[in-house]
Amino acid sequence: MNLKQLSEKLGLSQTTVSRALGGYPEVKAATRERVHQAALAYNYKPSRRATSLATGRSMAIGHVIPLSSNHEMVNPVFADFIAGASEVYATAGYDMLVSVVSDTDELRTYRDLAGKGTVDGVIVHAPVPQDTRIKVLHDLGLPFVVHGRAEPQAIEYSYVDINNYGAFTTATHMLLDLGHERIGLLNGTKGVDYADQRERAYCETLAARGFAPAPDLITNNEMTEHAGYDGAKRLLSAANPPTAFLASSVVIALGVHRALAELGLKLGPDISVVCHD
Amino acid sequence: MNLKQLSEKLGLSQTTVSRALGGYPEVKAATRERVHQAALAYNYKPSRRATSLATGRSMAIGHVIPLSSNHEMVNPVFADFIAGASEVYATAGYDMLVSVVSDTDELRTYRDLAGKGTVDGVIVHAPVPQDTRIKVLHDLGLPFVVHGRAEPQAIEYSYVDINNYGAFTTATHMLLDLGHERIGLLNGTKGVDYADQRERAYCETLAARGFAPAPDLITNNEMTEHAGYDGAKRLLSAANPPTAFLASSVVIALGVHRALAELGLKLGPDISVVCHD
DNA sequence: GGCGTATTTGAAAGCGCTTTGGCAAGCTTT
DNA sequence: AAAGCTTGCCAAAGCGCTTTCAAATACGCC
Repeated sequence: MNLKQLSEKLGLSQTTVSRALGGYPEVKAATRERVHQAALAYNYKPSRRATSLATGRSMAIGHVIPLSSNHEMVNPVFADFIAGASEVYATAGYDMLVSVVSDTDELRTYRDLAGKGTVDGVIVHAPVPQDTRIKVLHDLGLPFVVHGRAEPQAIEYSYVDINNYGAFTTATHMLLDLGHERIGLLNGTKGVDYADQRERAYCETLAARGFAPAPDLITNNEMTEHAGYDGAKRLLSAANPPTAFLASSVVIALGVHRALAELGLKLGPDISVVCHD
Repeated sequence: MNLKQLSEKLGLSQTTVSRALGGYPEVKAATRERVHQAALAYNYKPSRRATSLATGRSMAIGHVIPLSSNHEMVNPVFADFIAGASEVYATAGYDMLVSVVSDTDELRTYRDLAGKGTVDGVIVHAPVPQDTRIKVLHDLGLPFVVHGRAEPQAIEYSYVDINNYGAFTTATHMLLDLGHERIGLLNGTKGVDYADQRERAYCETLAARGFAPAPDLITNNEMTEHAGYDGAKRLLSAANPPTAFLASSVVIALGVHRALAELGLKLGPDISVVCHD
């Protein structure tokens, strides 16, 4: 059933039916109601293909996920983000287009999406400092929002991010309040914005409370279970080990957990762990 | 740049340009070449919106992911499946539409996709036995492929699945060959096709080799680390514990690993673990 | 009663592509 | 040399909507 057929059934013009369904005001309430009933009865749904062409909007948001950030995809936080985005899109009538690509193909994918007009905008995932994608997208005129931050950038851009600095300031304070003086920070890769923010929060909070941050208590690594295990084990086996850990993700904390078990330490009595996600 | 503009630049009709780019034979080789060059030079890409409307195909495949299978999304295998699908789609000129929905919304989503014609077909994820989605999709006339199996079904359907029976037959043989006589099977939820296939393979192989399958050596649970941990710990603490495990997924095996560490058992010398994924 | 103003509805022109149905020129065939 | 094929190109219709512009009807007021 298409618009023409529906309008013929109703004895109305396509214009009126389209307007009634689109919620435009210049339709008599009774007519609108009649149209809605008929649409429901015949299960009429405007063709997305036609609507897109006519309006020039594709009603879809693209998520281009570089393969290099593969562990991203199995990251629970990432999964939640995708699920949440999908839900929001759905209620707004948008679709979610995802494209996981090898890093070399990423820019080409953006060019394609922009050229073909498959999406109205994209979300930039796993940004790195000075991310070059920003400029490309800006030049392409493809609207985008960065999930995270990509500082520094010559171009202004929109982003959505959590308050990394705030969270780690709070967490550090909390451990200090519990009496811990040697706190290990199991962080993500250096140079990535969120990791840097977190380290800054950690160091500045320690300093503010009169403790000198010990560089040997900080590890930088990928956000994997293994990294957490390694980092915790290394710090705990060193001289003057930490009494608490600040883990940058739940997967890292899992590694810590394993390390503790192996070293015969009890989580809680022997050592405190605060984990962010 | 659209088709009309490009054809004017070239002094050709839209028809010819479209055909040249589409690879149709009734275009002189020289002309085709000229068109391709120009398309490249002006960075012309046919609008997906217009092409879709004209051809009646949307060039997109939908992946509807029920929220209930949320752990699916963080499942590495699932992530790999999505990544692989995306890659294949890309090379075939298709887009991947994903929509993660609450279970109650799933059927409505299918109806929407079919009605609006946003996708040309869908992949059914996380099928359950007698999955009702099959019939709905069939009735909607929306082409679909099931990732896994949904037996029994009145309707014939296409699916893509791994050889669960074969894999677990091989694995069981392997452990028996190593001399293990008591093998624990840490399996997925009972009733789900792959889990049933695996259990059948395990039992039948044991029987074929002259061992009576012990029901107390089989656990059925979700595919989580915790389930693996629980299952392994329970089986190992029982009288006459298994000397080997067959884990239905890598996450389950992680739990086994943790249980072993906690019980002071060494993976390899003390106990064998074969893990499927 | 007639005029101005709202209120409703419609006809038709796009949106940017594909594809059908011709048409003209160049080649064969008889 | 006439008739029939190919070959290479084009004009125009159509995909199913939205939206502009215009028209018809209803209403309020002097």
